[in-house]
Amino acid sequence: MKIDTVLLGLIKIHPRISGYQLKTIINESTGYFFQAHLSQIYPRLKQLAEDGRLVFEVVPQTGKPDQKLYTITNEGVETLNGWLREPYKFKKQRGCFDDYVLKFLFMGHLNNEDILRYLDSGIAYFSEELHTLKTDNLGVETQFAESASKGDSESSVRLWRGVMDHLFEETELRIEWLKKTRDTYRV
Amino acid sequence: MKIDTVLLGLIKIHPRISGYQLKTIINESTGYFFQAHLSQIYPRLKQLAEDGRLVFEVVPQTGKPDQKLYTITNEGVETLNGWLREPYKFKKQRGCFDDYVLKFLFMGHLNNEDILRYLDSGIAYFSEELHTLKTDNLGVETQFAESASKGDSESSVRLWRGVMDHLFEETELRIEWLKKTRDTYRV
DNA sequence: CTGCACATGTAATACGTTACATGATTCC
DNA sequence: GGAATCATGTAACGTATTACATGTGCAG
Repeated sequence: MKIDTVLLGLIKIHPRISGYQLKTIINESTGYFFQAHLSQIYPRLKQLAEDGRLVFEVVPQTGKPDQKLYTITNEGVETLNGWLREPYKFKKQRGCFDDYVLKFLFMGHLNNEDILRYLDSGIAYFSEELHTLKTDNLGVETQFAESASKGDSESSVRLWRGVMDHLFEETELRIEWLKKTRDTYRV
Repeated sequence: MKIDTVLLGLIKIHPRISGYQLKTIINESTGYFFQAHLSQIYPRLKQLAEDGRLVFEVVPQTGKPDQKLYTITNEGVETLNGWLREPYKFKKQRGCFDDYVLKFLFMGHLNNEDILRYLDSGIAYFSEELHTLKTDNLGVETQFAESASKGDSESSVRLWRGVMDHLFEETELRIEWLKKTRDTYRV
């Protein structure tokens, strides 16, 4: 589950953290890639603690509920690393790159080989995808050709073409970035 | 609801279409931005027809369930246009740009002024966001500074910085594309 | 004196995914 | 013989969002 990975990953980086603080950090950092509500965070932290992947100290507060400061256990780190090391399952969807990058954000403590393997898988996948995307691009016209409402079709085709062209450029930029990043990890 | 907009939008472009065909088209075109399962599409089409936004003809088939070919009604077009014309509510999240572009894809039949207004709102928002993103960027170090696990911190900061730098470039590319597109619609 | 930040949580609802149900035809 | 495509749908499950519940302290 995505939320579990994010929670374990963030608690690994920020030990002794409360659910409330986690929410703030998620908003400010990870938030751009992933967001979660407190009503979702609290039950997950509880469960992860029950499963032995987190422990918490209770800090008494005045006028508000006691704080629970969570820290990751060795078991938790093992679970996290297991997730980080298993190959990313790419999907033919836009959000895929963001998820891929999100996972990457938590790899700080892994060794160079693991990171290189991860980056290489991304370069391979997105290069392939760019190729299929450019090939299948003819499909846009095919689709609109069958359409009965010809008037709309012309302007729609123009619009879709423009979007597609931007997708190519964005994908190219992403691949370049991955390659550049890989070079900085080269052994 | 997102799925309703996509269904109405696609049926407007492709009149007399079945749920099954819609699924195929969603996979091949919109699919990159938005995907839906048949189990989600069928009930929505049923509901949209009950609400008078769609009508359907039943085409008898042999050996398989009868086809239902849906077409959008005037009421449906009005609903769709209402959605398309109401200002896009930008969220401070990555997926936001994709949703924004998805909506743009269905604007083929709107007039230049509507499209220009939409593009301008995007240019304004993403330019502003790029600025805050670059400013808040200092936050990355602040966050890691408080961290107790110093060893991980260094490599994490390096990694996060790299990701942030890419985000800047990607956002810049997006703004450029929006501006370029706007120019082609300029009156 | 209204609203926000702090701090935890549960409950209800909406939405998305997987599995189930049926069955002919075609391609490997 | 098995998998994929066509064609519709329901049921169960998992995840995400909104609303509810409680209560202090501080700033505008």
